[in-house]
Amino acid sequence: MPKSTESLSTPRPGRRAPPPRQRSPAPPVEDTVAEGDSADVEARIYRAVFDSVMSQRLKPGTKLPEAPLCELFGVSRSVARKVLQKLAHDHIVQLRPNRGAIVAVPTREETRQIFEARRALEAAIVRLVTERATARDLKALREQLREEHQAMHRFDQPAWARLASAYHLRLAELSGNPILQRYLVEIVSRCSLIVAVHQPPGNAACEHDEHERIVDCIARGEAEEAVKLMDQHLRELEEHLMLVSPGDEKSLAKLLGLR
Amino acid sequence: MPKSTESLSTPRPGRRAPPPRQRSPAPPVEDTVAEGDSADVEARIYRAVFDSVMSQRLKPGTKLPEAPLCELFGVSRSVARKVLQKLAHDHIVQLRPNRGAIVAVPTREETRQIFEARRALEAAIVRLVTERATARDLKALREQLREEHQAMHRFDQPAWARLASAYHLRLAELSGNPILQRYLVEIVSRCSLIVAVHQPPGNAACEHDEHERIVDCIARGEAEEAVKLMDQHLRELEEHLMLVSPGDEKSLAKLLGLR
DNA sequence: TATGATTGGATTGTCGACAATATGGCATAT
DNA sequence: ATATGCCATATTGTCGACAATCCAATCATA
Repeated sequence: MPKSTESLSTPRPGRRAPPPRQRSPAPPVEDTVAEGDSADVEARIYRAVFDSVMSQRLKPGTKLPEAPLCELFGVSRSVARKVLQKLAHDHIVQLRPNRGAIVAVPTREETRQIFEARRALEAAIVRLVTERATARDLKALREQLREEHQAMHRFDQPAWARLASAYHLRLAELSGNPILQRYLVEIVSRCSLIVAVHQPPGNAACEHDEHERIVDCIARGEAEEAVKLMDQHLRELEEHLMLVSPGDEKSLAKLLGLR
Repeated sequence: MPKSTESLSTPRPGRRAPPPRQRSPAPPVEDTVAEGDSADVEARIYRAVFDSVMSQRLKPGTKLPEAPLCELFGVSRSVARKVLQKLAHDHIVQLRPNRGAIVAVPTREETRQIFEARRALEAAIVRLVTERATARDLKALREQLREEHQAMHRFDQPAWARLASAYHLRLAELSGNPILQRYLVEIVSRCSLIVAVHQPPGNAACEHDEHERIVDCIARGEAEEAVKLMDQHLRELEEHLMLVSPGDEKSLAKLLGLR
């Protein structure tokens, strides 16, 4: 065996890409799990972290060292760093100079700003969806809502959390505006981090059938009413989180007024 | 004088940072132009490109090879690439695999999306500003407007373009929401690229005193009226650009329906 | 025993070098 | 003379290695 070079991968080395570095020697054969190009690998790593955040598997503050990422995905530090940069730009992770990356931990003030921005974005999205969504779109949306309901009643909290976000993301998609959609994806992922912070007791916002009522308004073409409902919905969510909040951190640094 | 360390820059290689790589040997003394940390250099490069785009010095489609950037700022390709990644994330440059970076060239469809998103963002921003801006803020804003007017009447088009954008950016700042502000910065910079594309004949949107009228409404606390004016203002701007537009490109790729 | 400095290990930041790809020029054939 | 295929050059993508920094455990000292 080749010294210890990769021996320790991480969980299990299994040997993922020993020296498959050269591109010419083996074009047709795939070393292992690599089924796509390098760009695909980057996307895979990004999605892995992103999905883990959305599923609450990765908690805010969790360290994301480069070495483990490299071994997990069989890539070199260059690509791992590139992905971390992208995640940092999307405010999913926080890059601390010389101290590595951690999953971003939203502060109380950021929470306020995030929800404020979210209300503005979703209001615009709802208006666009009202004038653009087809009957077919709304039908698919309602089906998705059914799944959400089922997950809620089954107390399947992870699935519920994912589907509840999916509803908002689907609306953004139906808006037909990729830019607003991208902004909302960022915002929703940050909200996922927020609930992960303020939810130590495992309390999940109940969320009645507000999602359904909003769809109803959209279907009826009542844009402003839908906007109003969405605004209320988001305000309730924020308020709920703020109440449960452990009063932010007494990080001492803030108590002293510096930083 | 100390060798050629900074000689210069670009046009000629001359040898810029021979071995001034070590950090320890000279902590107090600065090799040359580097006055700050490495992060500052990255910010400098970013700002250089960003400002050039906002000032229409860099036209859409202009190639941004890594080597020139490296020599211009005396950095290695690593940091140049990092900055290009960031610029790409902000949609200011476009990164084409194996083909390098170019200043982004917005398509007609993107233009529509950008302005749609911009109207939504600025509406939200105007509402926030109306309820938060102090008299002092508005006074400073009006002074800035005066400069804008002067530049316009002097036919100083570069300065006028910069100040017109600055007005919108200042509003975003006054909204008190860094997230919305960041989004608007991105949008406005992309709008700058759009006007650079659609403005070969040197035609500048006249822009009456719409900016002033919006401030007036804000000062009077008439949020919805201000929103309405802003919306009109942006629609006029978009329409103006679309009219002047050279009918997009007949890029052949699109004529064939692919891509 | 507690406080402070010091040193060793681990992690990150940066660079140079090599491989792969794209671009432009040149020769050749029709 | 134009078009097609090939080759040389330039540029980008990726990796490995070194230096700098940070973190934690150890040790000295009051």
